[in-house]
Amino acid sequence: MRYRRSDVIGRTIDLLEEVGLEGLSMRRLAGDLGVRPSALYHHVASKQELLGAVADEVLARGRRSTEVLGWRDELRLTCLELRDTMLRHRDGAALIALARAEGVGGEDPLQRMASVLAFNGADPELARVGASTLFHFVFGHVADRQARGLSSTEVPDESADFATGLGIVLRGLESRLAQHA
Amino acid sequence: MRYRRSDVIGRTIDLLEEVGLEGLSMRRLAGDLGVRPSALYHHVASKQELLGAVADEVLARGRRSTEVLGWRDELRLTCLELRDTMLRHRDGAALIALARAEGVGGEDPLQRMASVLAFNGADPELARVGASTLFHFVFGHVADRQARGLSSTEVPDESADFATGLGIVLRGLESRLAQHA
DNA sequence: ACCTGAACACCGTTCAAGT
DNA sequence: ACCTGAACACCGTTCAAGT
Repeated sequence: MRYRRSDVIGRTIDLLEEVGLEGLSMRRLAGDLGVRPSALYHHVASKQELLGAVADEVLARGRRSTEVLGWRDELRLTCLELRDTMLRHRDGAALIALARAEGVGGEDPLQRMASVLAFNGADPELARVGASTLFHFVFGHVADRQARGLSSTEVPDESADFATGLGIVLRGLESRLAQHA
Repeated sequence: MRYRRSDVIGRTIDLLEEVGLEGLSMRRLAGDLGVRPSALYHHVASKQELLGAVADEVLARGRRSTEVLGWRDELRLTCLELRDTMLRHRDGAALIALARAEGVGGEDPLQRMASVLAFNGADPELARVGASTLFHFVFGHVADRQARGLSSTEVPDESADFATGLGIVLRGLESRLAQHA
């Protein structure tokens, strides 16, 4: 069998579901593809670079079409989308953290949220920090959840807690936007 | 040389500073202590358990005396303390995430923040979720920062961004507390 | 272009045996 | 109680060589 880079990335996403980030090794991945470990280095520079590309792909798959709503709903939707994307994959939050170490992941939702804030009366500084604050809340929430119990099954109270927490941050942003208006 | 468990934990904290979480291996730690790798298993059950104990120790060292302030300043101080604790050690946020997977870390600041909220008119639900929201923001902020650039040197703008983000979350909480008052 | 074979310098962990 | 010695089943990565 002969593979392309996208095959390797795709198979890594599937393997991640089976064995998690900790169990994911280049040798295991190679075995899965029916290939020697060294062959992988024809497609990716290193394991780190591969995981960066995997995170990018995961983020791209989670991307939904932009809808035009009030700033509040638009930010809420972006955060829910980001949470869903991370939750959809085993160790999804840790994966995206790894990608950010690589300088490659998560810029897109951050940019979108900053734009929404800027279009709604936030000065550039508040837009940037507000978007970061939302991102950090979402990331922290999912990372903590996945670090602990079952990663895949949905705990219902958990979604309610997320919605409440998100509401708190949005309420704080509303107050700051009002000051600048 | 003969060691006790606390020696192993202490040396691990120092080694973490030198080589980071990625470079920290049981074999490297054993070599550092001048002992065979297998000797470590007399003191700890596994690497995972060791890292949990290390995170606990780090959290305990970062603990400051409780001051009696308004709820806002008390929460702010707890979050700043938590951030400082995580920032003080290389890969501190990731370390604490690992400990939480072990079910062992971070319960203390979470409890304190929930208590402060409960004493100030939050119902038990809001106290719990409010404390989690603050914790997730702090954790997400530091984890993201450490995953990227230089972990030890303080970037000044970074602290300002943290303070602003924290202010946004606290403002949202104030609004929720007012509703319940 | 994509792969194999073989090697290098590592891992965490177990377990019998020593003192 | 704390340690050594030896082993097991792994890692990521490189590099010459094959097709």
